[in-house]
Amino acid sequence: MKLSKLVGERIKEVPNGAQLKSHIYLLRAGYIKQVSSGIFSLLPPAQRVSQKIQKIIREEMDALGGQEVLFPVVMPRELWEMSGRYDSIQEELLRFKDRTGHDMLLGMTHEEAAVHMAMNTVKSHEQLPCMIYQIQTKYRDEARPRGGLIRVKEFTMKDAYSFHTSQEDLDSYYKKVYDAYNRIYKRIGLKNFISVRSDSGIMGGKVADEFMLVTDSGEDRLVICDKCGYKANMEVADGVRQEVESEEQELQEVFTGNAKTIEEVCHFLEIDNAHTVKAVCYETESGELVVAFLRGDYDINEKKLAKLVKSEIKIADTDKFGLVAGNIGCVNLTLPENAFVFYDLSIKGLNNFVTGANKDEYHFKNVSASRDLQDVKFDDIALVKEGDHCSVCGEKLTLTRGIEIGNIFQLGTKYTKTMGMKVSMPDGSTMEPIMGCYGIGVGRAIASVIEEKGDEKGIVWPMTIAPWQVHFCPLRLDDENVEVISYELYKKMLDAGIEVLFDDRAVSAGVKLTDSELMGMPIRVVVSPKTIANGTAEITMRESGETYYVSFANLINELLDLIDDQKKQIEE
RNA sequence: CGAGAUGUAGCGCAGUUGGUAGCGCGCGCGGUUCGGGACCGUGAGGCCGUGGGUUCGAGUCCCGCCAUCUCGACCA
Repeated sequence: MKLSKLVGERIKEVPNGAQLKSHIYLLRAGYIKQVSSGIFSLLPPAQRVSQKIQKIIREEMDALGGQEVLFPVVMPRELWEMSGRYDSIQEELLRFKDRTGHDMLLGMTHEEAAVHMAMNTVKSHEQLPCMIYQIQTKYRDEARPRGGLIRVKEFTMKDAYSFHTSQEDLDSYYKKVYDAYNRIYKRIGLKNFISVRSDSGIMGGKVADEFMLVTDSGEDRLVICDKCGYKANMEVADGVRQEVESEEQELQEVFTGNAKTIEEVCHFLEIDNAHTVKAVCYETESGELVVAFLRGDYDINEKKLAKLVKSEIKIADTDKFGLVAGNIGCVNLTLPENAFVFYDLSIKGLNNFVTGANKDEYHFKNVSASRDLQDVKFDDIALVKEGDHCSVCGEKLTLTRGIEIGNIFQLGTKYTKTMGMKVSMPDGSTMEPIMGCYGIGVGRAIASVIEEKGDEKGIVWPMTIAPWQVHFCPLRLDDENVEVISYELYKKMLDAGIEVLFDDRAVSAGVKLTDSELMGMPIRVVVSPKTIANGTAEITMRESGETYYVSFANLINELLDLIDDQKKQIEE
């Protein structure tokens, strides 16, 4: 490819609003162009990267026995009503009417379409296990896209769905997919990625793992134990609370005036927030009150609470339930019937804490859990915080951040049951197959590689997914020797099957060299009057910066070796 | 969806108390340079986001709307 003809431009300034490294470089190096919030076009180099990543994904999915299919982007309302998701999903699902007035939607995930394809097609246990997958555009009407390709509305995704006749079969297949995912990320050149236990959300099912690129710019919070290897998304992470020691004292009611929040009460009584117990109030979908108590230095984990309540929850209007906002406490609390009360493990064994007196302007002091909260069950409803210990091995936990680059779920029978998919079994009975589903966002993978490997000069592509393997920069193309030799070398590279980006522009050396670094090809080849005088070409490795000279006669073989070595190094 | 900010040339930005629209980069042409974003000359390129209002006159002041970005909520 000749750079003079390549669609897209390299720009010097950091585009307005771009903050993430990957976003900045993708824009500056001419890989993407924004069309609307969260909607991008991929320019030729980015499309080449995307296709290389897709090829790796296909190889791994095919190796698992996966069969590539294509589901529709647009689906009718009825299909999603079968699973119940037409109603349970809110604005993120983009709905519209076709010309006949029929309700349609844009696919944001394809469980329904997968079951639709498999039901009455896959009919016997003899056809199982089977896995179908596609690589296709998804649309999710995100409330807030951000970070270039990291969080978008429209994106290319590989999604796979497997069907099984037993949990054991799903378990073993799930493990194989898990291993394949590790290989995929490794092959696209990522190193700093991990898998964490995660929440299965409304996908249903129990077991779920997320693959995360560990980076400070990530939007997910992760909890990691460096000793035993425990890794979990903050949403589901367990931790052992930090203990607060204190001798039991006599219960008192104290005036606290207008002090309502934990900060205000702590300031008023001159105590630490670890010596308080706060209440957080929610309402279930059916309107029942949920009161959660936890120590003042911990925050509520709404996902854990929702799981205990077995309902979606939203912040409650305390007045509606006759509660005194700011003075709600776990002693002498009168609640409506049907109300749920939960106590976090951080309160267990806690002495001498302050909690609301359930009347305006008063709090209780010196409350003791063992004395004043008898017959109370303690649950895990708090977010892990810095300094907590691992619930598996007791080591101090590390909190970090990550970008979700893939996820795998055990779906169970949620979709096969609701949609009525059945297969016949050896004994003549029928069963609803157990499903697994497995996703990878391609665009996010592109951005993740840049996040991990990009340096102060620009993108650094791994050889396996670089849009071109070699960036060829002849300097002084106006020099007749350089021109003749450069075009000769270019042709030889093409003939040898090397993917080469040829900078045939009549621009200064500085422009060519900085552009090559910004665009990130793994190998740069420079020829100039200087190197030609020695009969050599200069090779520079983008990642290491290593530079050396090779004779023209050896250049092609040297490049082929380098390409091969680098691929092998990544894929091992 | 809550909070904050920004919309002026392809990109980055300036535009004073309201008085006919500017700079840098990029792009075209001519020339001199040329191994780390060269220089000179010369061109092209704007419904100042949008609708209304105030005014003799609005990029500038007022109101509405739209778009985009950032933080948060949400994120199947």
